[in-house]
Amino acid sequence: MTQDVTIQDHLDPFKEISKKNKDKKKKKTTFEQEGKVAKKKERKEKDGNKSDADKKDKTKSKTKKKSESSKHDGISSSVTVKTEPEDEDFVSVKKNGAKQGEKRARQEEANDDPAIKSKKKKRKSEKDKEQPATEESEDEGKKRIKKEVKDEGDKKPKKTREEKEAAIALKVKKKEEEEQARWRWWEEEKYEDGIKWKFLEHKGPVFAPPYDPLPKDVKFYYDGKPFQLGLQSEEVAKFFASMLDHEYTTVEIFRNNFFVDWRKEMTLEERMVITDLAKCDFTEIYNYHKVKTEERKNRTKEEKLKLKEENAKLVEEYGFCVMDHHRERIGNFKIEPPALFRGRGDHPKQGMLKKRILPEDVTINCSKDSKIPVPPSGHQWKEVRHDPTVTWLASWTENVQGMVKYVMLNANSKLKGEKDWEKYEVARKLKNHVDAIRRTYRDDFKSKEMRIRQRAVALYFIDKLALRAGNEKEEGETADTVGCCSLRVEHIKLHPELDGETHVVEFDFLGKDSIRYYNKVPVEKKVYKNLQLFMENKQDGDDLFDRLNTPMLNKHLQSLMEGLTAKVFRTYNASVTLQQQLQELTDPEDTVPGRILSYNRANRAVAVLCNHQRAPPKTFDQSMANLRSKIEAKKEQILLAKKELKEAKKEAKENDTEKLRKVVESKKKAVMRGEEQLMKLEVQATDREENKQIALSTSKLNYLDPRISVAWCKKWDVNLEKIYNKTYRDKFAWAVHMTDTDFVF
DNA sequence: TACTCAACTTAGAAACCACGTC
DNA sequence: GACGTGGTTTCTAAGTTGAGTA
Repeated sequence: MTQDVTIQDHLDPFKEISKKNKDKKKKKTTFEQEGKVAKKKERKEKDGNKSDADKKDKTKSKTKKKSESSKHDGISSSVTVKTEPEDEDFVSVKKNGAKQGEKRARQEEANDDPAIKSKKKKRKSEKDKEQPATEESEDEGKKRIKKEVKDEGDKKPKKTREEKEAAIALKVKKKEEEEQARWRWWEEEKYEDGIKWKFLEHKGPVFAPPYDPLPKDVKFYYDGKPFQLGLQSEEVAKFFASMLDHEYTTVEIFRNNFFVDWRKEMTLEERMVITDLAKCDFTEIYNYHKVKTEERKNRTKEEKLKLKEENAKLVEEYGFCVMDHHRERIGNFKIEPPALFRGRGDHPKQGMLKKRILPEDVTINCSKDSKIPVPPSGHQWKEVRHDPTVTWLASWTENVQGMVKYVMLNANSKLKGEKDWEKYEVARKLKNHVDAIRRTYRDDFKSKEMRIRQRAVALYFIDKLALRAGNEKEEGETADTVGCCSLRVEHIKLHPELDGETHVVEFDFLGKDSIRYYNKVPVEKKVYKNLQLFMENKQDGDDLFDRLNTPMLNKHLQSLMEGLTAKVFRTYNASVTLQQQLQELTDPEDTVPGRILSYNRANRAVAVLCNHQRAPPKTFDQSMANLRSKIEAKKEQILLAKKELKEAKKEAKENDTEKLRKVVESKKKAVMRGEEQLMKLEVQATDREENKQIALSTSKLNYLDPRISVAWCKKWDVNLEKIYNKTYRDKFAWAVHMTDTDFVF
């Protein structure tokens, strides 16, 4: 329950300064703010001009995503709600993130980890075999044995020992070859500043295949009558038709944008006829698309193999480049095909036509002395450049947002790896400065200058909550999302007291990719007071930090530590959290699977801290339903076991023999076991529910210093493959090779 | 100093694929 | 062999940052 607590001004020394400063600052404020305030006014006016209905619509569509993600807010310790009981130091948030649901963690990580999962399954089936009588009813037992016998008969002929050994040897050989071919760039000297390569040769990007027209019998209908579209407009119609089962095509902005752009592709005659999207019937095109998708899925083994080979050939030819005598994999050598733009959240440009890119749109970057890529016949490149200060191989400008797109190297390349290593080194360096930086911004909470106070509070949030910097965005060009510096008054609520905590800030905003950030955080009193001050005389749509932007913040950070920017705090706090959690959770007595569980729990703590979410899996509801029916079955089983226990007790009372006493004991155990299993299932259900929206991979790939993981694996004798799949091992090869057990972030 | 743009990293969704179960 | 499930890979949108320019 929220209580209104009046803060006694006379007891608050901060208020004194604030009062004094406020008057002084007011004049300055008007001056300094002019630019930003003007913008805000514009926004307000815009908002003001909008009708209430418009506003409602906007809120509705904005909250649509919110309501989806908050469906589970009712569940205690929902993952989207991060609480922090104490504000003593900066560890608390991270600790809390990790400790959310101590009980659930082991179980839940087991759900995440395939190795553990299969082991669990294995353990379970072994257990089942050992104790069928206690685990299942007589009937079930019979069925199971019958099935096992049948399965035994159905089993395919097993591989011989020799075959198995040969397969393993082949795998080992392949691994060794790969290892030998690996460019150990981390053992070489770095190039002078700014130079990325000395020699670069590649074959240019692969273009999207030409449009494959619809068969004659697949018709588009307008106003109930078949209408023959020209190739150009048919292609765009097909983009829309093949998305009919996607939510996008029900969204008004998407439909409108599509229709406007589609009409641009039409002939005059087509444009004269097709004037209303609601009268367009794409069903036949949609069905045709579905059939084609099915056909693709149902290809024979031979067809699949042939395609695989063709693809491998393409990768072999275009998927690699030669950089300084080494063959490096290209990350995205295929040019993005034409499509309808799928902006995320309430993106004002969703549905617009992303046009086909031709060689004439593409700039090539390579060495002067390399074999210059040959454009497809009849075409030419927009430009051929030889710029060794950039990492891209080709680039083009897309038409929807006017942004430059690049062809770049794969994450396992030298260029990416070196940058990654550097990133973690900067974050490690922050470790030595962070105490002083925290002291500085705490001092700045009391600064006479408003802009310094705002900077201090923003930095406090970036450090404590791992918020993104939050650049300013052009209104109407992208979805309305914010980061720290761009927070608006409407995004926070101040609670003097909430759920037994004082000075609580409730955050609720859409961050990158329109992912909702919702968190209730108790903050230091000075932060709270400052926020009150920042919000004074402002309206919902006004900037919370009206005298701060990201360049200003980063400039300040540079003065505190070379190379320091806002995003370094995210890397730093994520890696520190992982290290702390591993230290806390790893039990020397644990088995290897137990240790892996600890690792995954630590990883999860970081994902929660960084607010890495995902859309619930499509099969989520079904798998939850299955789990729930398992729970129901277990409950019934317990009831039955209890009934049997009661009867056994009665019988033993009437006729007290050793045999009957044993029966009672075994029935008791059965009840207890059943209850334990039920509890586990229930915990598992809660876990799955809460894990529904958590994405672990993003932090693993981008925020956690891989050396922490490698060192941990080596120290605790855990196979690295249990933590990192091949992609990760390749990307972090530098860390794998240079890290020993004693590495400390 | 504000603004724009290029270059890069970070991000989730979707497609793909391998494996287990029925 | 069909199907479901979940991990991996691919795709591309959406951020951050720094440099150049007016």
